[in-house]
Amino acid sequence: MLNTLSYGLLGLLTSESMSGYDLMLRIQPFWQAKHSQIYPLLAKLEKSGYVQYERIEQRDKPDKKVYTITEKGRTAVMAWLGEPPTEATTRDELSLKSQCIWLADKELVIPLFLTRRKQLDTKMAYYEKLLSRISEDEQHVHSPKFGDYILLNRAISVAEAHMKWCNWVVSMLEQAKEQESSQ
Amino acid sequence: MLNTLSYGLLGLLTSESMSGYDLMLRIQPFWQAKHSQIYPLLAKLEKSGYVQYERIEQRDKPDKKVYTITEKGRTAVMAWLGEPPTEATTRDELSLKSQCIWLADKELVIPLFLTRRKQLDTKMAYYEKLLSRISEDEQHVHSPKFGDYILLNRAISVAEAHMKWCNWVVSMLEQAKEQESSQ
DNA sequence: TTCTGCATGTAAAATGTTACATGATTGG
DNA sequence: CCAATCATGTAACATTTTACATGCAGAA
Repeated sequence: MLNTLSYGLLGLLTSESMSGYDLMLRIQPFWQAKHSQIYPLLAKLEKSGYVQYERIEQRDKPDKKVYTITEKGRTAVMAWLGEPPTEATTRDELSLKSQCIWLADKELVIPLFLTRRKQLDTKMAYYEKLLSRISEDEQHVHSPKFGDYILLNRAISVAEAHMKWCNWVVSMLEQAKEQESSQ
Repeated sequence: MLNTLSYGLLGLLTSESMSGYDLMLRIQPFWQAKHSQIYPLLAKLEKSGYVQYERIEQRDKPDKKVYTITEKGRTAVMAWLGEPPTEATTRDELSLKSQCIWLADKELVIPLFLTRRKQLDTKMAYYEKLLSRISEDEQHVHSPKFGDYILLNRAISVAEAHMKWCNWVVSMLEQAKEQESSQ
């Protein structure tokens, strides 16, 4: 039994062989993991026979190891895929900060939500960019891009919900600020 | 400098003194942490003077330690609150599984999204229940319940977005399944 | 009578982050 | 010239999870 990140990496390799660096970039939006976690994991997966790699020499760029999933790897992914998904976990500092905004100056807390709005803007632009790269004939169930297609759609609509919420909170805080200053 | 969870616990203690057990229950929906992480952290916070505790003996129930934030704790929370929030991180096994549904049987993958739907149903019911406990006059910016009020609203609308997405994906998968069986 | 909730704690293992380490190329 | 991108790796540290440990009361 492997850990979730390992299965995630194997899952990505089912559609395309790629380097650890590429895997890092592709898994980032859906599972935050640094290269320092991914490289040792790939080495372990290689030793256990879930993947193989080929060293590719490049001009102008450093050499890379291109990983390919093995039959054993594919079997393992399929077994994992059949099991029910565990619940998602989210860790958001802003939610902890929200718990104590009631006793702080509105001037201090409004910027928190403005910062978050900017973060969401950046993310959404990134998601939209990735989504625009998926052509219409790649948007069907049997396309290897189908996963990206549905996940980017989810990411965008969830980000929109967060954005609306930020605006709602900011409007409440600004109303309170006005009332404070008029007294 | 403390870690995020520590600030979160202190933040909750700004509105009300409570036990480690209560803190665990109250922080769970927004920051997943087990008691085995919280108890040692509270002990550390107590040693460093951010909180104090009083042992309360109870009939029918085990004794408990009721923690109260100190002036030092309150100062620390306020300093932390002023800093911009770091970005939220989400880890969802279903998003990794989504990446490789293209090569699996639809029969195998549809249940993944049905399971997720059930998980969302349970969560939403829980959020609604908590939200219903917040009276209208506790829904304003200066109420200690304001944090809960806005966070529960966010949790519900985000869960709704996830639910819609699940339905969308399921409908696509079922359409594909029908086409498969008609061939 | 067995399970759940209340209530606290420790120890070990797994997972994740930050920092150290190297080095070429391209764009601003 | 400085920063970013590509590309891989290790070591130390911090965080989180799982398992071990106890024990009473009330509900099913």
